[in-house]
Amino acid sequence: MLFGGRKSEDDTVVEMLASAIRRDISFGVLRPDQKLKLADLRQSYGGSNHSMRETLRILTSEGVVEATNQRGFRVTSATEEDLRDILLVRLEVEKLGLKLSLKQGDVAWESRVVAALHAVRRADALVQERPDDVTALEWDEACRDLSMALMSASGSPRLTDMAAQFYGQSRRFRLALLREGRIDFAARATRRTQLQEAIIAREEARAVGILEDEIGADLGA
Amino acid sequence: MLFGGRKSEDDTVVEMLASAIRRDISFGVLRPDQKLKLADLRQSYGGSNHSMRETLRILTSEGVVEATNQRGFRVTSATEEDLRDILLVRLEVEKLGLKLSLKQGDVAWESRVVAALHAVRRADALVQERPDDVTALEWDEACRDLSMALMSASGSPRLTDMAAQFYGQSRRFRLALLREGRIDFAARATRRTQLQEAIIAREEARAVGILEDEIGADLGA
DNA sequence: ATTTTCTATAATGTCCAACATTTTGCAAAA
DNA sequence: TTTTGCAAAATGTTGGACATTATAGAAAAT
Repeated sequence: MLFGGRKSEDDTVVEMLASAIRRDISFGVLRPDQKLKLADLRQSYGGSNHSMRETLRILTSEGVVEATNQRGFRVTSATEEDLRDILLVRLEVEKLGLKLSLKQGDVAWESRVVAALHAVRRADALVQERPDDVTALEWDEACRDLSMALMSASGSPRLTDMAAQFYGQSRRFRLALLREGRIDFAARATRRTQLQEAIIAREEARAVGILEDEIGADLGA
Repeated sequence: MLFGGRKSEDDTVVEMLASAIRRDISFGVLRPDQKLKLADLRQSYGGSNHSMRETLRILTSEGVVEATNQRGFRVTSATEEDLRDILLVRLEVEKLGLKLSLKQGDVAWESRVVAALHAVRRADALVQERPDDVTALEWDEACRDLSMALMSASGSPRLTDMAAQFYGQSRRFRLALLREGRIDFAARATRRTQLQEAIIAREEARAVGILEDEIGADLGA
């Protein structure tokens, strides 16, 4: 294998390949609808036929790659319509998760949310002052962690998995917005403040409303 | 390859293996939490190392098999808690899909639903009069088609995919209920009649209520 | 009894080869 | 010029042999 990631974090070759390709799809190095020829991929990322196919199967199950019988793999398309669909589902899933967490979450949950909000604050600041690929990924990761934290007291592992999956599918679009300078950081800061209040006060309607705004902002409209 | 399915329907070897193993998991031949050793599986179902791993990856993405790094695959566990979680998500997804379909569906959609309801009626009758594995699968398939038909005007491919996935995860439990004679066919018949009325009248609250009962029945409580 | 070490088993990864399908390029026909 | 059909090339799919690495359970040592 040649490059793409550290063997220490990514246990197996397949995982290393998966995170490298996943990242390149996130950043648009591998473009939507692009055909993923096994030979080319092996050339770029290394790995055997076997490993690469397994890698693509994994990415297929994450929804960022699509497989067609006898016709190989391609990067999942990324149209305006796709974005709408992804965000529709993401919103519904995260809304439900948040509602369940609000009902069942204890102080530890609140703490996790507050911590995640803080991390997002820092990531927002960092990505504005030094915008490169590394900080962009860290920023996105912080946002993801917040979404996950909000659902973490839902008690539904499958709902949480789904949220993670659809967040992953929206990543490409989010990073594109960031790159194009179309993120409203002021609005994000406001929502964070309000979300923290709403959660600690357990005001479901208000918290859900903010979540709607937050995910709606990913539409970039 | 030895046996398990027809090459004509299942395009590739991997798909043939997948449907054979999927079916055996559905019927409990491969039991929850059972370790799936590649060598054993190849012995039983045929296929090469490569094909079998790819098959298991596919089943993993469907949620009926789980993979652990360096420790291979096992049949997804099937506890009471798993069932609750699956049905929670299934209900929410199908509810949303039904609501969207009710808003956007045209006459063609209504026709599909009516057709699917009819097919379920026939399947219910058949499985009661001649209960074997074949009719059981046909019955389950008819129920699945109805769920899919209800969502088919939602306009959200990802929501539909999710519904299909979670339906697949609940199949084992549904077939177990059927085997144990714990399906209330009279109640099902009533719900079908009411559902058809509610849908044609576009009464959302009533239709959603029936869906809740229908999926709730899968709890077997 | 607990911990450590060793070993058999199984998973993971690579290479190579054969075969099937799809796509492509080119020529012939309309 | 466009369309159609066919052959060649590219690509995907499957299989098998084998090397490497990790895990789990047995055996040994404390």
